[in-house]
Amino acid sequence: MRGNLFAVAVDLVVLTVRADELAVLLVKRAEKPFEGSWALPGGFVGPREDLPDTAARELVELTGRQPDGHLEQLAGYAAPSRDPRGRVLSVGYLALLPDLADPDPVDGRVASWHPIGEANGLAFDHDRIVADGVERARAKLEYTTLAASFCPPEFTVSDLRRVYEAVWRTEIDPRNFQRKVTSTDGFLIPTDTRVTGGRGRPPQLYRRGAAEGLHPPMLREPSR
Amino acid sequence: MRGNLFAVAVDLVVLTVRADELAVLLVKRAEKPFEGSWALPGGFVGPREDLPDTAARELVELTGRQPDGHLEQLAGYAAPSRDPRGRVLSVGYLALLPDLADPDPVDGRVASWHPIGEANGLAFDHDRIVADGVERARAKLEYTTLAASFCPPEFTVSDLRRVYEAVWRTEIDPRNFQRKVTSTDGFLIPTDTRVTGGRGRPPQLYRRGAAEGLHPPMLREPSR
DNA sequence: GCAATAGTGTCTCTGAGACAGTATACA
DNA sequence: TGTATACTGTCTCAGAGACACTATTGC
Repeated sequence: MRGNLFAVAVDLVVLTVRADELAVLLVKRAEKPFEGSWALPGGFVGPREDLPDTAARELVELTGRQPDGHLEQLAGYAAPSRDPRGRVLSVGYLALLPDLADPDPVDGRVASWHPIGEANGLAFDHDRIVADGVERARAKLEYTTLAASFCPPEFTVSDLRRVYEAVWRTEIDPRNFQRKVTSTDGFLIPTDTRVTGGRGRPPQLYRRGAAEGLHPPMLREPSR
Repeated sequence: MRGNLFAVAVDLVVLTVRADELAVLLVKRAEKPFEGSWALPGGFVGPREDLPDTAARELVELTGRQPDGHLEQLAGYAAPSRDPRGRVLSVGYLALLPDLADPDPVDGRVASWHPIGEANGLAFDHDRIVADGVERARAKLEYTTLAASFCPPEFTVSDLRRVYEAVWRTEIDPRNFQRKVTSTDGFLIPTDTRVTGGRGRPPQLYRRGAAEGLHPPMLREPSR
């Protein structure tokens, strides 16, 4: 078999919405190269692992528990000079999670959330991978129900709307949004509960429905 | 640097529309494993190549000329058992081309077009990669102008409609389709020419415009 | 003339966006 | 009481789909 050999890693773009901003989980590198720089969490693919296995394992190590969010592959990155140690192909994975506390350090690695506007100057080509992940997330909110992956198991329509507003950096009319999402079959399942202690009328709590696609889609920009 | 090593290949899902059917370009394998099976054209990533370089090089070798179509990355595939010779990570690339003649054999490899309905039982995990490519193409026709990549430099509205009908396996009303695509800014640029020798009224010829996105999108399934 | 394809006009229905108005909490 | 948030109703406009009609060719 011809072809030279690569080390293969999986790098995770873990996104959440905190304080009405899209945020990405980064680790500080303790070794060369890029010592001291922020980088995407990631690791090499094990001898008997497939890519999704590695991604899921990394995510569990990072968050300390089986996450309820969404995980999908982004793309492969293999520029010859992307890692000074040699040829490394990295497969980016995109994870969408509800807002968690800052994760505990694992193996001495400290991970913390950074608003995507401040996630620049990362190690390797990770700026690019983050940008691809953010763009994928923005696009998928349009035609899927993935926004709910950013929410805890039970959430209000306003919670969901704030996810869209944070990811797209837009303002959405709460009344039209309410009508749209509650009238889309399979998007939201109402529970019997309402949230008390808030400021105004107590909102209804919903769970994720089974629908994955949005027909018709929810558009970021008006059609004209 | 930890991690075991992989050979890295690029496999091409080259699609076109022939005889009103979506077709994929396949090569017959002359060596083990999967000797005699149909497979996606592909090859290993060179020492100084990035993934898009390898994909473009393979496409030029395959078609014998610089193609005017579209080329984008699909995904990485790295199941431990996908290649009996050892660990091989393959990065799928999707190419959309106008209908060409059957390509000449290159390096003794014979490549030929197969309607996607008959492209089963391929070598390795290539069935899966083809399915991913077809689904990507189907989805992208909805919200981009990529359908024109399946057409020659100059084409009619009917040519373009037959692309949509072949890729989606649907029927589209020619009159509504005409209004939709000709009224979308930047999709089609009219030329001065008309096609003669056809059956009915001679159609206008168009070139691809600069627009890449379709707003609003063209939906496969009606909204309700 | 007829059949076939290209292209326009027009109607209806659905859904998005704007926004008035009602419901129900806390201060 | 006022203010904040949740939710409903209604209007208008744009675009999709259905389809009648005109235009221009080959036979």
